[in-house]
Amino acid sequence: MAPVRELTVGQVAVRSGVAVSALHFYEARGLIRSHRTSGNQRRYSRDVLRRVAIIRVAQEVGIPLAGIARAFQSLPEERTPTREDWNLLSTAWRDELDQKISQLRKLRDGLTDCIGCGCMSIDKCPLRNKEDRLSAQGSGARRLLVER
Amino acid sequence: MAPVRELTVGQVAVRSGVAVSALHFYEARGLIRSHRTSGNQRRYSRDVLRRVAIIRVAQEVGIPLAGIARAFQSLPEERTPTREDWNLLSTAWRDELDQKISQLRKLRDGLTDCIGCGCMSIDKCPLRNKEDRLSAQGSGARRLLVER
DNA sequence: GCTTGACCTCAAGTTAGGTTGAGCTTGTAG
DNA sequence: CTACAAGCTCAACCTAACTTGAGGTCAAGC
Repeated sequence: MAPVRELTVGQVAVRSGVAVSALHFYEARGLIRSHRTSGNQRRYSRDVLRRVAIIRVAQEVGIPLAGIARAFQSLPEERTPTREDWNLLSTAWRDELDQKISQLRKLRDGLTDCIGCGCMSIDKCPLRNKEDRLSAQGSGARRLLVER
Repeated sequence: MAPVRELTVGQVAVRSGVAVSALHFYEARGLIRSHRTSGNQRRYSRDVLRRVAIIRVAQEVGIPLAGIARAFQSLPEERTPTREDWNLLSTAWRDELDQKISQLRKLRDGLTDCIGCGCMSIDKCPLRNKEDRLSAQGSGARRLLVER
């Protein structure tokens, strides 16, 4: 009773809600893997669905593909990830996610609350401080005053 | 004692931590405003710092510039925004931010918890369901099965 | 009064994350 | 056995969000 059939790229597209071209793209970026049939067509094991689901959610909250790929490197290459494997990935992201959650909360609440600072004194503003923390942690190529 | 001096683009760049070119860019996108000196140089009022701070934070959590611009349209054009003005903006975003916060929490916690679903039954997986909600709400140009 | 650094505009280039299209192959249903 | 939907590759195109560069102006110090 063929229990775990492999999926074609089209099936994965339908079930995951992303375009075939995007799946090709994710594969090129090393986010998902497939093997090929004798006729050179991709076949996916079912855990690809979970991977794709995680990719979409992570992207939605602002994690770039490169970051997702990095996180996925903690997953095993040649067997279906276990509970423990996903667990590891989760904890690898925990700090980053906690950070983002608190940013969001501050944006949601602080946007109102922060007004207390008058925002003429931007240096003491919680929003501003949050910003500092961000740039300090160096998420983007922030070049404030490079000498030239 | 010249209380509220206007800022040059360079000063805004240093104080806000974004490049001059980015400030030009935000201005072109209608996110910030300046007036010009007789010599055609930009001058900013201090509330631009708050705007830029909010732009950066909002971007960091995945809100595109166009969305920020839309939100900013609730702010008054020709006077410094008051507590009430910022308040409005905040509530305009509240739902979206609440959504994102819960997504993040599910990614952080669910990534571990969700394992219970075995994820072979992807349809019942909380992650997957979250995804469905997203695509249903139509955040991106998701075209699953357009007829062609 | 001239030099130097901060500004200005406008066009072109860059990275991320995909989509679209052409041209060719596979596999399945009648 | 043949049609035709689904796949494949590769190159080109697209939007967002900026940066870089060329070529020219403005203003503050010596």
